[in-house]
Amino acid sequence: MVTLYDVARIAGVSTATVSRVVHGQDRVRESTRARVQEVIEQLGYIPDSAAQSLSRRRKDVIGLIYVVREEKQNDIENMSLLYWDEILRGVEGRIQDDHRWSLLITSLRAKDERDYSRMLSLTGKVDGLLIGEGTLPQPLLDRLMERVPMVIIAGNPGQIDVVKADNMQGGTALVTHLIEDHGRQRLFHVDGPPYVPDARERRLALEQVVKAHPGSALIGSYRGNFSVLSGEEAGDSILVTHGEQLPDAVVCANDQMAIGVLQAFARAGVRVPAQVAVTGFDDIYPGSLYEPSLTTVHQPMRLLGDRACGRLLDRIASPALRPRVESLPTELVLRSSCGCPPGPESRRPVVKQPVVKQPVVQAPVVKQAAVPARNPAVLAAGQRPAAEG
Amino acid sequence: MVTLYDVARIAGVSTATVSRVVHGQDRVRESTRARVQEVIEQLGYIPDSAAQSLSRRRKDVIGLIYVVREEKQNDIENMSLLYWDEILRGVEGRIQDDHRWSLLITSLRAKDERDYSRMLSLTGKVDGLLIGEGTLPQPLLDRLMERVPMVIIAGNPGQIDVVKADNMQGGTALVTHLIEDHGRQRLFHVDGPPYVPDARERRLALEQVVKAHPGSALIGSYRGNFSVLSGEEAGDSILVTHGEQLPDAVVCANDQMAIGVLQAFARAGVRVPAQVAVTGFDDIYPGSLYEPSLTTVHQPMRLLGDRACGRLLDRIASPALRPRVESLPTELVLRSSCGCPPGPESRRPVVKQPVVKQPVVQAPVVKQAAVPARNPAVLAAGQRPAAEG
DNA sequence: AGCTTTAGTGTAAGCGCTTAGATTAAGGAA
DNA sequence: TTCCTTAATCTAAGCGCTTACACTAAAGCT
Repeated sequence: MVTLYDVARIAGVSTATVSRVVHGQDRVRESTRARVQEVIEQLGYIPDSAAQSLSRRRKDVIGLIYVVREEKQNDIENMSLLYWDEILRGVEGRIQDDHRWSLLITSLRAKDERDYSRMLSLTGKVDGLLIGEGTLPQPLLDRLMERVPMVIIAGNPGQIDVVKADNMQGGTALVTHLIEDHGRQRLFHVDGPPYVPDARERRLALEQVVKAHPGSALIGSYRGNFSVLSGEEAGDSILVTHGEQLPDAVVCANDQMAIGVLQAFARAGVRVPAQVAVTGFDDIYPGSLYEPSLTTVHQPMRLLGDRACGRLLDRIASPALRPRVESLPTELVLRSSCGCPPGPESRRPVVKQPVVKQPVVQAPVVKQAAVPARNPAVLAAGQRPAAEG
Repeated sequence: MVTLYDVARIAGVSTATVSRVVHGQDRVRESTRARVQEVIEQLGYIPDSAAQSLSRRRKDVIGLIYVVREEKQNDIENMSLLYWDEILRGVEGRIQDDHRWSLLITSLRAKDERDYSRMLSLTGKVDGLLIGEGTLPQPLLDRLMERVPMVIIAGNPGQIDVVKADNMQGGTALVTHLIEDHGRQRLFHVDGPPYVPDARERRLALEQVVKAHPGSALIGSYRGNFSVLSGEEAGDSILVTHGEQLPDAVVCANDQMAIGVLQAFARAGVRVPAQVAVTGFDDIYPGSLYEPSLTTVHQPMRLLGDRACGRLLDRIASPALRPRVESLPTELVLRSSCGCPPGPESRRPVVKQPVVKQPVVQAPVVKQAAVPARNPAVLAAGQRPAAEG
């Protein structure tokens, strides 16, 4: 292994000089630089990152941790990972820009206590941590936080940086569309796990819109776990409990469950959207392929990764930054499962401002949850869904 | 930051003792161990990985590099990444098992020379490298190889470890099925980029089977680049050049292009499989969702990642290992785009032995390319495709 | 000429850990 | 008691780099 000392010796300079040449910012006489550079190339010298890290007390590595809820064998279950793959890509893209950093990734089985010590020791390998979903227990988060800067993706606001999608806005727009444009009044909700912040916010949006529309009602709900399978179970259960009079629409907390519902309904011969509308959330890729194609709310997943990473980098640079929540705008994606006519899909941004940032206050996101002014102009003329029912 | 010295001082022992307690294998008196352990916990001491790496000359990190061919805006283009996501998951799973390791990932824009120096410097951060696709120029590979152990995923056999899918077997089984079971004789090939080993092998398989079946013929081919878009172009071009008499089947080198072809055909009102069969390769998830669902060859992508990683770990442990090629079995996935009846899909393993390993010899994979004995018994009775045409 | 800058370079002290080898303690054997 | 073994622990030399500080030489001022 070629070390800095070898280079210094052969080039006839001190290690300090070689180090300066390698980093290129200190002043070194041009002739010296050239000579050293030549030796470096000739020897193929590459600095050892461990030694560098130790010496500069910085590792130039950020860690990405995401929690996989269950390890299903089911092929289709892989879809739940689509979400993380996209976020990963966003993070990665950001890292590339600032190319001295690298990215360490680790997935965690949910609730596996043994993994917690892995996380703690990860802390010794990185300068900052990006954590997917605020699903980890608070004490663990606290312990992590006192060691390295961290940013949470899609988690609960608190004394910590969070980057998330604006579930309230998206959910509000979606349900409003269902009620106002399609006249779907009797809604059934397929919920996510109780401890997942995204799920909570989406349900809240649904409830608020229903409350704001006299005549509409939430006629039931089913608690799923974000998997396709649990969506199928939800679908089956709806058929049992509301078989003789189906809901007007089934609003699911994510796309996977919506797909499950769609499958259950298809098996039972229930026609979507004619008999019942079905909607998802997230806009994972396969949703557009289904028949009927899935109406959903687009989460800017890549952007989520990009922003979270950017924020983390900022925070590593200046640890004193006050924690804040960054809510990224979502888009309503109208396809056919809600009753919109098939054809080129239409997308409506549901937030006007490019990005909403809010300082942390004890009461979280709710304050910005007012029903947004609807903006029908964004729909291309031919696409304007006719009111039904 | 709490260091080993702090622990040693407070526990009243030497750093050596603390180190032994942390690593738990040397003999330390039970009472001492307990005392030290207590201090460690109380102080929340976590070893600094940089210092550890420097001292033991091992980083316990492996790097995964994959090359993304182009950065398309196209949503659908994300599909090309599905492949790497799966491999990543396999690698990750393997890493988890052996949990002292962590995984550094880096994507590379193809042919961006500047990225090459990034790769070289990555070399200073890891103990071993997993490289996706043998798309990198040989001189670069050589330089990398002389620094760290590495394993190539889906690359060309050479003086280096390679883990790949058995394209010959899978391709052979697929084309044989088309010709023998469906009587599709006039085949059109949609090829991948010339420098991609997987594409080369798949074409070779096609050519060999055609040669082995008098009456069948390769009536044309189109060179795509593995993207959906290039598949569409291929489809359009087929309509132009073979519009009045379509091929019996279009055999595509991967699923994305097959989907592109399907889309082009759908636009033109060409019915698949009635007028022409279309097949893919890889078995990426969305293929099963299309109408008609895509007949393809399943690559065990996760397993690919798992095995490659395992091999790398072995090689890091014993660098003297002779390089070898590991070819993983593929499965023929019969869905409806080839003419098989719709319904629960059928899968046939196309290799008998669980895993074929072969030492490197100058002439690569070809030697095992004999057409495998077909095994109709694997098909469920009701699924047995009737010969057509 | 003598003094102060400034540019360029070198010296050497860490960074936090591991580990070979030295040292000490504790038994056992003679 | 003395010597030898073995177990437990300590000392200190690295690992390869960065960087504060020291130093020298040359140039610019009075």
